[in-house]
Amino acid sequence: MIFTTKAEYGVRLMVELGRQSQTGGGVATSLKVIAEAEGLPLAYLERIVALLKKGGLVESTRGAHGGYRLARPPAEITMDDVILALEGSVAPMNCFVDDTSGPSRVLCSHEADAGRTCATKLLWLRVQGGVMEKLQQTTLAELVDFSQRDPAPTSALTTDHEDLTHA
Amino acid sequence: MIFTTKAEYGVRLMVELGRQSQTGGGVATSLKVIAEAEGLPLAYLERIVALLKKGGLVESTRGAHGGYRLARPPAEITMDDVILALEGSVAPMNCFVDDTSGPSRVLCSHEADAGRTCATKLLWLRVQGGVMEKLQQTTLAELVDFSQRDPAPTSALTTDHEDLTHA
DNA sequence: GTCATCTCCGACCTCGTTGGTAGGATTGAA
DNA sequence: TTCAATCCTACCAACGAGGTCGGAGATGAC
Repeated sequence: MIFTTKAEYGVRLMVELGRQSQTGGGVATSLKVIAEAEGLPLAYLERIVALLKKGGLVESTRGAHGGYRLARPPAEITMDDVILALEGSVAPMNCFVDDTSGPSRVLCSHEADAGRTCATKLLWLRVQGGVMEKLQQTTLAELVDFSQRDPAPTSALTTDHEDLTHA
Repeated sequence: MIFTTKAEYGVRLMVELGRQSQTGGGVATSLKVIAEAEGLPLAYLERIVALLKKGGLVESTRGAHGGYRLARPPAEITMDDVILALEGSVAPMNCFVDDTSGPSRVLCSHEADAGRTCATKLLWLRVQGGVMEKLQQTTLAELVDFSQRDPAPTSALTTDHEDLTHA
């Protein structure tokens, strides 16, 4: 398993905010509304949205009639920002330490083992690249649009993904 | 984190067997030798290699002077087989159930929620595709070769991956 | 001004998995 | 028969995931 429920809930929260941003006209949406709409635990969502705020992806208004709204338009939000804010990193292996400064430099704890090059590093590097690529290519606007399309006919359960994976 | 130490240790074990297959000429390598070479706990390796055997990737000989060897030449072993045998699946999210028969059909538990299409499904689908793609494109032979190349100059720690990620 | 409704924050808890150990049974070459 | 190896099952500690609880601070409506 790659992602935890933090990513799942967080992305769904962002999609919900993106949907509101179309119709609401800058009005903040309370977590309570989102929690009920998505069937998610409110207290847990609070902690998740805090991560998104720290990542600069959402803005908040406190007090009555407060809530959250997107900090940028959905088309300008790519999913690598969202996932990074939620999960902290997308390291395939714990020997991957990404110091957040600089362009994704990668260390491997096995490096010092022998005089040999750590072979698995090559593999994890490629995998991470594959993941980041897909995340960067997907915008929030896309997901919002997708969530509003055809209301999932039951046949969609068995269909074979059509062109969806062509990120 | 995507993979556990099962994947890390398992891949390193496979690389070690691949290296032996070049020089050993069909002779089995004992786990003890590998455990010492890689600095891994022997008892734990036993459980990991059992997964590889069940996956048909290695063959074993019991008794004195027994051990393990690759079931196929390294060039014919792709990493998706290895990772699948070790980790069971590469699902980005626990709502991804891959019934192992058929070409990676994917279900999403949120589907029945409302009449709406599960937006996150689209994202996880793309990510999984990105991972599987890289795994399928990488052969064991490649990793073995990589592990035998230049003995990791210290500058390799800070270098920016050159063409390594071009799987 | 007080009340309802929000965001915010930290402590706490429970459960499953990960990573590993212990101990033995079985096999087969020398 | 003895030693070295695979095999197999049970056990265990630690950790993170996922979530709850209770409150403290902000703020608009009445």
